[in-house]
Amino acid sequence: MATVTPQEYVEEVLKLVESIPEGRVMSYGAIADALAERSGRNSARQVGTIMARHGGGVPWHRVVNSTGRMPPGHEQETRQRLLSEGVPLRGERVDIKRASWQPDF
DNA sequence: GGGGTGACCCAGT
DNA sequence: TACTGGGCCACCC
Repeated sequence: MATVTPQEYVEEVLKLVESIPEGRVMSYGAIADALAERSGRNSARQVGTIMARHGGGVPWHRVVNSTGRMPPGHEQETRQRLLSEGVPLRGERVDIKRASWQPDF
């Protein structure tokens, strides 16, 4: 089992978020799931916390929850950025079905 | 050590 | 579509 340190897990999360292509998004759960193999962890909630605390240096606006809703307090900013990147939106939320992306190993 | 909190998720109603 | 309840797990008193 991989068993990475908390710091390394943060690194992995941020790295993965950076790899999300323009015009696409990933949910917190998808990120947790994608990293589960190499990290030994799998908690969408923890990914959310990591983004809130350490997401400043990555395209965090490409990360939304599974219903396509955006983080509280950043809805406007997020919506703007996604719109200018060509991410499909349905009203005030992301069309997660069309925009979801996930890394291929 | 114990309890509250949160940029979550899913199934059920 | 909205709300509820249970599960989840690191962080902060």
